[in-house]
Amino acid sequence: MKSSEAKKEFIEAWGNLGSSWGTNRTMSSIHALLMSSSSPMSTEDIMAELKISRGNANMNIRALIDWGLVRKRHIAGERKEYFEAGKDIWEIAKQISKERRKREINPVIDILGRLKEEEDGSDPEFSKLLKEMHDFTSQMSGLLDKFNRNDRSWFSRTLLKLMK
Amino acid sequence: MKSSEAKKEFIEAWGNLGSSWGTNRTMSSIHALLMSSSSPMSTEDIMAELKISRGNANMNIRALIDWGLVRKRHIAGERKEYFEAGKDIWEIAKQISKERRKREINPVIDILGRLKEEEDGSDPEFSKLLKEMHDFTSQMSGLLDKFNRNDRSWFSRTLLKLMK
DNA sequence: TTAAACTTTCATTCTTTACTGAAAGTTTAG
DNA sequence: CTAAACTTTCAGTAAAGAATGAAAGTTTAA
Repeated sequence: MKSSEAKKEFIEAWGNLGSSWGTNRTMSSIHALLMSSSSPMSTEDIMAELKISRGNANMNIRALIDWGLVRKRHIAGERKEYFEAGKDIWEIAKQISKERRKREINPVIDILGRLKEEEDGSDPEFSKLLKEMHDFTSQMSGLLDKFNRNDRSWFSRTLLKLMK
Repeated sequence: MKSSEAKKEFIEAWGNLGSSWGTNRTMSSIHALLMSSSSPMSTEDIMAELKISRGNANMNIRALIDWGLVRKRHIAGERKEYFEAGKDIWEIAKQISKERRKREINPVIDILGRLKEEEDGSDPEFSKLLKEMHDFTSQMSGLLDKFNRNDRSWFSRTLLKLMK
């Protein structure tokens, strides 16, 4: 199979994962496209490759920049903006986990914490559930944070420790 | 705040998390409702509490059963079916991670593996990306699997090891 | 066996989310 | 300055996803 075909499939698979995982399909497709491209691409390039409109391309490129997954690249002598995705899978994973934690997980933890404080305890079973949920999600969030603050070699060592 | 109010907020928060995380809002809301209920509930109870239609309630209850998060309970002398959610946060997390791994992560890993095998290597940078992605996602999936096969105390010990 | 009680299905409708493309805005070369 | 090159916005539209409710199906008590 040619690389170019493999790239198409990769883009599709990554797009599917995005759409079944809460971030939209086009955003993930553009990300996959940029990851698999050997050089930075312009908005026009992306539009042509994925057959999407200018507005759609622009919005999702912005979103990717906002998520810290893509950055602008100015190319000497060119007026157009070019975009490039980081290719270090470790950095990508860190970035995604960081953003999702910030955007979706932490708000829920905050609500659980508040409810735990404020509710009157008239249903002890429910109080217990709230406490357990809050403790568990906080712990998980902490774990992700740890993961974010460390580097790849820490992670490898940790994996080793875990697996035995 | 009364427990009943806290439950409402809990249901809403859990529903939001579901909808921003790829599984639909109603399914997560029903799950939260059942988790916070001190006794099993019938379809009618759920319809009334969440103000949803019979069809919607039925479909999402089925889905929760399919995910292994809810089970039927027959109540002596009653003809109606009642439903109950497990309340052990550890079991819930295991179940969710197990299902998502099966439904969404493993298929992507399979595609990455296949592409890695089949592509012709004409773009070495892309081959490297594929390999790294496949290795990384496999490793993560393995970690989740480990998490699934072990019990709570293993997890606590692991957390301790990690945090130091 | 049958009719009431209950559950499931699914075509239709509604809601949400994503996409388009033209117009407005911005930057830069000359 | 100003016009060409490029980027951003956003109202309108399209597509996807979720919900409804009535009808069909199933179970059970008597």
